[in-house]
Amino acid sequence: MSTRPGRTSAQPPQRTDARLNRERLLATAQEVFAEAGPEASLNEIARRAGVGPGTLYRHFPNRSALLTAVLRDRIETLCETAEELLSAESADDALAQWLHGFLAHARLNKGMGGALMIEEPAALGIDCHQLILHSAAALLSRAQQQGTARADLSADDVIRLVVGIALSTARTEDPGQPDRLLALVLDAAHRPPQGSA
Amino acid sequence: MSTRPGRTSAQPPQRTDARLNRERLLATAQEVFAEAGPEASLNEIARRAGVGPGTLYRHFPNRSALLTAVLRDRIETLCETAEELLSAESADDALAQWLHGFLAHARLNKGMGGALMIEEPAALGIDCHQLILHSAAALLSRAQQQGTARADLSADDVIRLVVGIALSTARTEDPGQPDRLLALVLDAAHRPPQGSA
DNA sequence: TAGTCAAACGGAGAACCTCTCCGTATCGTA
DNA sequence: TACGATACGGAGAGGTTCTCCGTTTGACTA
Repeated sequence: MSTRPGRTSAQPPQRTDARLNRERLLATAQEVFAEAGPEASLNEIARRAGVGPGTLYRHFPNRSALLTAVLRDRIETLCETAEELLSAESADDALAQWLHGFLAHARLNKGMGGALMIEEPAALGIDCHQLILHSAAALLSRAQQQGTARADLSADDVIRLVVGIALSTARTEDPGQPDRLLALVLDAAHRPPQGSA
Repeated sequence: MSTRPGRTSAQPPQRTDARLNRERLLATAQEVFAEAGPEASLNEIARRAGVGPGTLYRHFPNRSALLTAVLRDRIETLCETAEELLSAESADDALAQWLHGFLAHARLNKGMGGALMIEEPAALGIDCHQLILHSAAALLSRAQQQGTARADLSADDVIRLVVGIALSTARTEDPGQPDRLLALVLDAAHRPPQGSA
């Protein structure tokens, strides 16, 4: 009780040097991840941000936390888009459009987003993971209610297919391949579970 | 000239200790990869095989080479299966059956096969990669000729979709998910590229 | 059987990595 | 200005990959 002066939040107000270092680390991490992919050296990020490794690790206890923080803005934007798309006329188009956006996100920085989605479901990434699953579920179930998406399909299935495309095309030389594969998957999602030929 | 006694192959006959060490390394690697996944420590493999790290690295210059060697048998078997399936009655069933086998392969040891397929296309993996692409292409084009698989589909697309499923479900808790997702993809592959709703 | 030597071994170690610990410096406040 | 909590940063522990090179050994030859 009575730990902080008068903020609505629980934490005591962060020191300004800490806040600045955090911002610098985030900006640098975004750069370095973009250059070297999600396996980039965290030491290198600290060095380029002009702080010691200890500082980086206090702000972000592990790689996953840093990746999550770097991607959080983008993920939140993505999920806001989902909210808007929920009032679109065609639930089908809405789902397709959102999944294209999600694929682009998951492909960012050599599959960094996709990797995070799979690697550490129990770590810091969990809230982002849930956020995305929630958006996908909302869009999918609306399409299912409208009858344009097959009923035997879960949001987790759809997300995994798209993440899979992101991962397996991370190093492709064919720039059109990811969207082409997504179109194929969407095609399958539209059709009723056909019995025979 | 006159380096080797009388073998048909080009290389001088390997020394028996070298051959034994190579076999021990392969067997140990298989075990350790199965336990710890494709990121397992190569030092640990050398130690458990009872050889120094230098010996491991002379036989297998990098992780990819070792993974490839471990998987080579299985890949060759897979491709032989493809040959047999080429004379099956239904090209469609043949493709489906082979892809199920390939998915199982790619999921081996926490996505080790899939990872190799994507990670190092230019390294040692290249022949295996080509081998698999070749098998997939043969099965696919036969299904396309029979008219049961859509024509606007490349073997590379199909392989990437399946590898994607393997990678993104490497840590899934739902044991039925991989095959379920493959069934979905196969469904899409069967249908003609439908125009609209 | 003894001698020879290329081939193979193996381990020390260089260069990296992640992550921790703790003495020191700094911020914000009284 | 003085003080205490907060944050910094770098040394270093313990891991990794991979190389180098002196030593050993298998296989051939005389």
